[in-house]
Amino acid sequence: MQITRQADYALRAMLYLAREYPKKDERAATSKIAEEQEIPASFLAKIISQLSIAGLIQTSRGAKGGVRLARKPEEISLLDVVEAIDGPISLNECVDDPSVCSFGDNCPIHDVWCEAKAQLVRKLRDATFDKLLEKENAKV
Amino acid sequence: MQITRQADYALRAMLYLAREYPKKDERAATSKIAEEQEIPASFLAKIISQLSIAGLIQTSRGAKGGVRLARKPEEISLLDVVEAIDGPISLNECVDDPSVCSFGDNCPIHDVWCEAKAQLVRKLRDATFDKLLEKENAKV
DNA sequence: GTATTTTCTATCTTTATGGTAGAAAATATA
DNA sequence: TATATTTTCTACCATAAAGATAGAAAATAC
Repeated sequence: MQITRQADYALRAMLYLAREYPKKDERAATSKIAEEQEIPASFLAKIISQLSIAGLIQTSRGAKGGVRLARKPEEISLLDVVEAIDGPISLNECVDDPSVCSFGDNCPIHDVWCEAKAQLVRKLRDATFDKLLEKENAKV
Repeated sequence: MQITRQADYALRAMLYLAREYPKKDERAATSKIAEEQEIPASFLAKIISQLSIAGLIQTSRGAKGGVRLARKPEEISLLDVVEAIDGPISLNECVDDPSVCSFGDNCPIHDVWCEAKAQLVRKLRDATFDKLLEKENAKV
């Protein structure tokens, strides 16, 4: 049970953009992000596109174009990014769609998955990019 | 991010066997488990085999053969079953194998995944089958 | 208007999942 | 002991998703 490589790459890219966020008027080139964050350059294009559709970043083409965060780092969490790429974190099919399982509310396992999901989601929602940058700076 | 169907089926099968556990000398037939728990019968064979290798159940062939838990319900948790089928719950590659990521300890995201994993593992380890049966009985 | 820099999208390969059917093994019973 | 029965076990296949790439499309600077 893991997030996809795409989601991991997306997180790296977003972390990079969060660092660059103070430089208000600049946009980062995809190629630059790929190099710095060790992401296959041609693979990052697809990920950038998805993040853009999800409204997490703004993109612009052409010379001087590039990518930047669509909103402040404190308004973006790990959950936002992971769900934008991998879809909802359900842990088990029945959590997000109880109709797939005929046992429904009688199943004691169902409850555990629901609690586990809630707990995980809380953790990831709490991890906003401003907090991550703070931690990073504290380490150095 | 979900467990596989196999893992879900394995949980259902184990829940059934936990209910049957008091009948000390009987063994449940795979076909019976499949029918009761709504699992594709021929698919369950593969899952039973994996659970047996993992030491969670005892199997015996032939007439009067079948399957039963290898130890008490209170000594088996959801974590045991899920990991036996799907492998370790790592949430992200870097959690169980930090060498795959060159950023290592400098990465603030890594820490979040480690905490999230620990939290999830704790939850699943705490959910033993005797507790699940208790809950089930309380509902009826 | 053209060249350059960038995002975007259609396509391919590989891997894993979900599922099946038939072989092999073991026991009860005649 | 032979045979029929009941079961586990294993090799196989089809489908879908993931990972990755190269070339098309778009926008801007000059």
